[in-house]
Amino acid sequence: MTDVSASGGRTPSRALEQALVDAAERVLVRDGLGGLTVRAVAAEAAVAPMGVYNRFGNKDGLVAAVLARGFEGLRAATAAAEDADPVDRLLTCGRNYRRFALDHPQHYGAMFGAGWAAAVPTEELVDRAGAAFQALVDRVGYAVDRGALRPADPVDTAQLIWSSVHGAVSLELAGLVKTADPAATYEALLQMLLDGLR
Amino acid sequence: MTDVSASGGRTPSRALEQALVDAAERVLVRDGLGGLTVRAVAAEAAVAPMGVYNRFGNKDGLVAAVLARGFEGLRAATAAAEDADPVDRLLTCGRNYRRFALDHPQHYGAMFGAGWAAAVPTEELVDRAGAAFQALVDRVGYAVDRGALRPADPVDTAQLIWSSVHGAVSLELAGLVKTADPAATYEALLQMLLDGLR
DNA sequence: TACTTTACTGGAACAACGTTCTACACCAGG
DNA sequence: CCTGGTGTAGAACGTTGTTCCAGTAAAGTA
Repeated sequence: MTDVSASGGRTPSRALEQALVDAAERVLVRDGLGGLTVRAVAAEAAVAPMGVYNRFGNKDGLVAAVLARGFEGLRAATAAAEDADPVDRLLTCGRNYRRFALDHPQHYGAMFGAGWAAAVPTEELVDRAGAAFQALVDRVGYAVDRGALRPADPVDTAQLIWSSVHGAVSLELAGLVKTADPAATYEALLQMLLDGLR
Repeated sequence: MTDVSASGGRTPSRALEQALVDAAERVLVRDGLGGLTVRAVAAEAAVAPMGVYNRFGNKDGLVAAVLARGFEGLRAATAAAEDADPVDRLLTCGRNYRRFALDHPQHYGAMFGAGWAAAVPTEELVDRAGAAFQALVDRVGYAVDRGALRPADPVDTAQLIWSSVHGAVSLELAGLVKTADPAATYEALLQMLLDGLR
């Protein structure tokens, strides 16, 4: 597919691939998931619509590339928590997660909202999500090793944390947080998680 | 709009409205959110596509009616928890919530997945979601009054529970639960909530 | 340098979608 | 039996994802 070493021919300009994903991200942020059309992205990138099909096969391939970037950003945000204190590290991790979602609401919504009903549950995307999850598992293991969390399977514990954090962020993006101060409610959630998993 | 007592004319057959929503639910369950088209629903109901626009204005109005039913089902499932013991009542509540989501995955996905990026954040739907949430608030209040949960604002506490439960169900529907036994992981989540909110 | 292979462009075309328009059928009141 | 508003059936418009086709330009090989 993307085998550049094929005999002869032109180098499949990787620059265009990048330009298309860049353009798709701009369109996604500007016009939302509904405005993310092949023609709009091609126009944004100043490229013929056919370029999308040459590079990504179809529209799903393009949005998969965008979502892959999103998951990488989420993994990076999660892995950026490097405090020495295990509890601080977990708190930073949770706060970075929420900040990423609030800073990239369209990305987050597409990452966890579109995959369900219909499209794009690609193997690669599940792996990308798994990589982000692994960053959390590592931080849970760090805390378990230092006695900050109960000595249970870090995967099980991380799954519980991910569920709660993802749910809180999802409801906040959906405008379904009924409390006065969502930020404070989120902090209370993190504290409750620490209490419940100690 | 739905004023039947309008002078003269034909009875604005409310039966058709019901038939269209029924058909839309069947199509949603059978073909997913992507297959939920105006033409498909009209064909399923053996009605002209224009009927959708006469009854609901546009497609969003129709799916809003479907989602309203979904939220009502979720509220009913939540409110069905009536155990005398406050902890049992909360556990039943949480289990019913998950059962509803797993029994109606397309509904649940559309209810909490589609509203974000683009469509259908209708006032009425937010109210319906609020009604379901209120059933949870009531059960939290019941537990707080009996000392089963810490004496905090029931709305705040219910929001934390809803976040965790919704997140767990969302990830499970998305196929992102990495543990061996999702049901056991969910039970562990409920137990952790009880521990963290005691 | 010249040839070949491939990437990319431009535009037309198709099916399906949401939506609107136009004509026809029904049902109450005069 | 008419007449007016309500609802229906179906054609029609614009946009979407996608494919096809012919032409252009660039990169690798000889």
